[in-house]
Amino acid sequence: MLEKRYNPKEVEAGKYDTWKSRGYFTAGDKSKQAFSMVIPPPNVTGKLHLGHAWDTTIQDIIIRYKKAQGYDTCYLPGMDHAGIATQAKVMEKLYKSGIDVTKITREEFLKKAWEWKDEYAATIHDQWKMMGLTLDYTKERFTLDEGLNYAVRKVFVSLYEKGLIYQGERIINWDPVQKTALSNVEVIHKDDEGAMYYFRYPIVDSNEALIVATTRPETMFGDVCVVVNPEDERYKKYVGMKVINPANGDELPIIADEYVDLEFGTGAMKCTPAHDPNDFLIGEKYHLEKPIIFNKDATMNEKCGKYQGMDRFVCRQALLEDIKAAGNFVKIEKIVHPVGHSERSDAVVEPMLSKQWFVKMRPLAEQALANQKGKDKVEFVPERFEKTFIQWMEKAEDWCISRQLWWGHRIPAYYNKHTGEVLVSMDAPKDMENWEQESDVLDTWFSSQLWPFSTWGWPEKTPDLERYFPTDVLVTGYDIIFFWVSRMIFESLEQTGKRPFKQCVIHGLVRDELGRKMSKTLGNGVDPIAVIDEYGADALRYFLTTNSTPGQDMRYIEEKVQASSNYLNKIWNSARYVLSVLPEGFKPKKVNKAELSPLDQYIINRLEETIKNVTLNMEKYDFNAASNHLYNFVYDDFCSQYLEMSKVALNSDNPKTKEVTEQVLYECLKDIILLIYPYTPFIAEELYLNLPEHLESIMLERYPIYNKDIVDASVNEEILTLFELIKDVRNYKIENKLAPNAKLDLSLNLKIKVFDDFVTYLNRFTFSTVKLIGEEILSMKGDLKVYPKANLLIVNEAGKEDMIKRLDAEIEFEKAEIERANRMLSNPNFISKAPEAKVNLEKEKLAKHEQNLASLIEKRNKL
RNA sequence: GGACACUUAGUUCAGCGGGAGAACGCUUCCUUCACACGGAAGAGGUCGUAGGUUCGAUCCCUACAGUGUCCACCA
Repeated sequence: MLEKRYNPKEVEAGKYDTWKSRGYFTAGDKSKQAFSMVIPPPNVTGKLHLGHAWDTTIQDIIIRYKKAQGYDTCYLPGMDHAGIATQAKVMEKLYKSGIDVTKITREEFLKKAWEWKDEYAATIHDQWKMMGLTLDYTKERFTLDEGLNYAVRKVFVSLYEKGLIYQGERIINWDPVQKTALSNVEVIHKDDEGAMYYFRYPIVDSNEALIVATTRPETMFGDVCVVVNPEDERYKKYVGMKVINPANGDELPIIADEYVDLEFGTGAMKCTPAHDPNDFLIGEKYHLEKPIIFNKDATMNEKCGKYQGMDRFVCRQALLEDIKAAGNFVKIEKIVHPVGHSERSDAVVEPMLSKQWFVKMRPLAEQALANQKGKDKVEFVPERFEKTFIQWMEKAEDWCISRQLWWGHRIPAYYNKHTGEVLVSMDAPKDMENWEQESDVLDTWFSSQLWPFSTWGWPEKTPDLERYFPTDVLVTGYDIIFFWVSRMIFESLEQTGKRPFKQCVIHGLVRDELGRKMSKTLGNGVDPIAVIDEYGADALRYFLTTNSTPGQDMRYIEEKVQASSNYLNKIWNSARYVLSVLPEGFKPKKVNKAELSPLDQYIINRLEETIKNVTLNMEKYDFNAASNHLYNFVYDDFCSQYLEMSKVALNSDNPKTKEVTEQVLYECLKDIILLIYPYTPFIAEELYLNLPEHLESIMLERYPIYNKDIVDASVNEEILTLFELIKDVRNYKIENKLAPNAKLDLSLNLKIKVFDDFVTYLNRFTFSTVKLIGEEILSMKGDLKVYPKANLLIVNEAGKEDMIKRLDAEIEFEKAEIERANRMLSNPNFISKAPEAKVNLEKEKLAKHEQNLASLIEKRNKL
C-alpha cells in the first residue's frame, strides 16, 4: 500500500543500485537495434552544477525512452581531464597546503593530479547516481586513460604526416598567469575601459613629428617601424624617412602599406610584429625584426631597459610619465574596447610570438562543410544551430594545440639532442638517450574531439565501434558548439570517414531567478544535490526538462520545482486511489471496445490521443510539449473527470460495468506511469511495482503505442456536453451562494444518448432528483432556472427574470457568432481562396450556431 | 562591425495563418470517503511599435525600438 503522501526520499532510495546491479544499464543485446550516446565528459575540476543536471537529464530521458521502445541503448559515461582548469586547481590546492609549487617536479605534480582526479571522479559518480542516469559503467572512459592516449597519439601522428599538424612561430594568445599558450576559443573578449594614447614620434633630422596612437604603450619597446597608407597625402612625403621611438630612442623607418586605415586614429600606426597579429603579417611582408619584449609572466624583459622586470601595466604607467616628461605626450582618449581574457585565469591575454604546434584548419573545415551538404550531415536540433556551426567553420583559423602544462597528453614529438631533428612518432625512439620528448601537452579539446569514437576503442576495429559508432544523438549546450561539437565533427570525418553523431540536440543555459548566468563570482549558483535533497531527483528532472523551449535558456525558479513535485504528488495519489479500488486478485485484460460506456470510451480516446501527442513530441526532443500533453491528460481528463465520474460505475450493481471501469482505470494509470517514466524514473518505478501485475522493473517495460483501433470519436461530443452541464450547475450554485454539496431538483432536456451511470452520477454528487423528460420540459410552468448551453432547467427556484437575462445573453452570443461566420462566408475571396476544409468548417459552425439560436429563442418565447 | 535569439496575463514562460494558453501569484467558496503538495469557480492580455503580404496576421515579410548572447585583430 502506498503512503498517503509522495515522499521522494523514500521512493528514490536504493532504486539506482538495484537497477545497476541487475545490469539494466549494460548494453549489448544483439537481438535489438543499437542506439548510442556518449555523455559530454564533465571536467574533473569539481562538482556538477545545474547545467550538467539539465544536460544529462535530457540524455537520460532519450535513452530511457529509446530503451522502452525496444532499442539496445548504450549511454557511455566518462570524464575529461580538463588540462588548464584542473592543473590550476591542483596547483592552488598544493600552494594552499604549503607546498612550494615552483620547485615541484612534473612527476610529483602528476601524482597529485591523479589523486585529485580520483577524488572528484567519486563525487561525480555520486551525482550521476542521484540523478538516476542510465549509464553503462562497463564502458566508462577517462580522456587521459591509456586507450584514449593511444588514439590521441594516432591522430597526432596521422595529421602530422598529412601536413595537417605543423610546428611554427606565430602570434598566439599567451596566458601570463597559467604561463601557457591558448587557442582562440579559450580567449574571452570583454569590453574593458582603456585608453588610446597619442604620442609624438619625432622625425629624424626634422622639427616635425608623427603622432601615433596606441592602446598598449608598453609594447613600444617591440616597435620596428611606423606604417602609413601609401595613398595618405599627409604622410606620403615622410615615407622612407625615420622617426624616433619615444619609448627608447630607437630610430624606426616609416614605411607605406595599404593595411593602414586612413580614417582610424592618426593614420600612422606603430608596428610591433611580435605582439600583434596584424603587425606580425606586416613584419613578415617586409622581413622585419620581431623582438619579443615580455617575459612569460608578462613582465618586461631585458629589451626594455630600465623597465625590465616591471609588470606590463606598471610599465605602461611609468612609461607614460616618462614620455610626458620628455615632451612627447599628446593626449589620452578614454575608450571602451574589447580586450582578450583567459577563459580560465581571467588574465589579460598577451598576443605573443611563440613557437607552438598548430592544426591546419582549412582542409579539415572544408571537409566538414562539404559533409554538411550531403545526406550524412549532422542534423542539428533546433536547426538554427547548424548556422552557428557553419559560420564558425567557414572562418576557422589554425588551431594552436600545444600547452605549456603538465596535465594532459604529452605531444608525441622528440627532438634529437645532437642534430635538433624533430621526430613525430607513436612511440619513443629506441635510442631515447639521444632524444628529448616535447615537454608540452595537448589542448584538452584535442582529446575531447575524439570522444565519440575513441571511447569505443578506435583506432582498433572493436565490436563496440562497429555497433555503436556513429552515435545516434549528442546532447550539449550551445556554448560549446565551437569548443567541442565542431571539432568532433571535423575530426571524426577526418579520422573515421563518418560523422560522430547523427543528431546534435542543443539546449540553452540555466540562469538564476533574475536571468543572470550562474557564476562563482556572483555566488548565485544552485547545487543540484541540495535541490534533490529537498524535492527529489524526479522533481528536479521534471522541472529541468519541461520548462523551456528547445535551444532556449531557462531560469531556475524554485517554485517551479515545487510545482513539479506537486504534480508528481498528484500522480502518486491518483495511483494510490486506483490501486485501492482494484479488487483483490485483479487481472489486467485488454480493454474491449464493445463493452465500453461512452464515458469509458471518451477517456480511452483521450488516452490514445495523449500517447500519440507525447510520442510525436518525444521524437522531436520537445520535452516541454510532450510533458504538457500528459499533464493535461492527468489533471483534466483523468483526475478531474474520469476518476470522479467512474466512482458511480464502481458502485454499480452490474458486475460487468464495474469490471470494465476497473480495467479502464488500470489502463490509464499504467500508461500514465509509462509515459512519465523517462522523465521521473524513480516515482514511476515505485508506482509500477505496486501495480497488480508487473515485470521485475519498469526498465523492462515497453513504451505505450498509439492504438487507433480502440478509438471511437463519436462519443466525444455528448461527453463534452455533460462536462458543460456540470460546469453550469457549479456556476449556478456559486452564483446563488449555495453550498457545493447542496441538493437541487433538476430536470433535463438532453438530446444525447443518456446512459445510466450519468444520471446516477448527477444524483450522487449534484442533485437530489433528476428527471429526464425530453422536449416537454419547455412547456413546464413555474419558476425556472435555465442554463441554456447545456439545456439544463432547474425547477423550484425563484428568478424568472434572471433566467431571461441569461437566455438573452446566450442569444446575443449566438448572434455574434452567426454574424462572424456569415461575414467570412459572404466574402467571395474567402470562399474562393481559403482551403475547402476551412470553408466547410465555417459552414458547419454557422449551421450549429443557427440551430442553437433557434432553440434559445424558442425557450425564450415560452417563458 | 557581423550573426542569432527574445519582446504574449502581476511574474516566469508555452503557443499559433482561421475565436489568446500553462504554472506560480491573486479573488471567492469548500477540510465531500485519491490528493489541502487538494478541489470548484473566477479576475487578469488592443500578443513591443509602424508598415507590408494575405480572403484573414499575435503568428509570415520589412523597418524601428528595447533586451540578451555569440562571433570579430582595426593600431
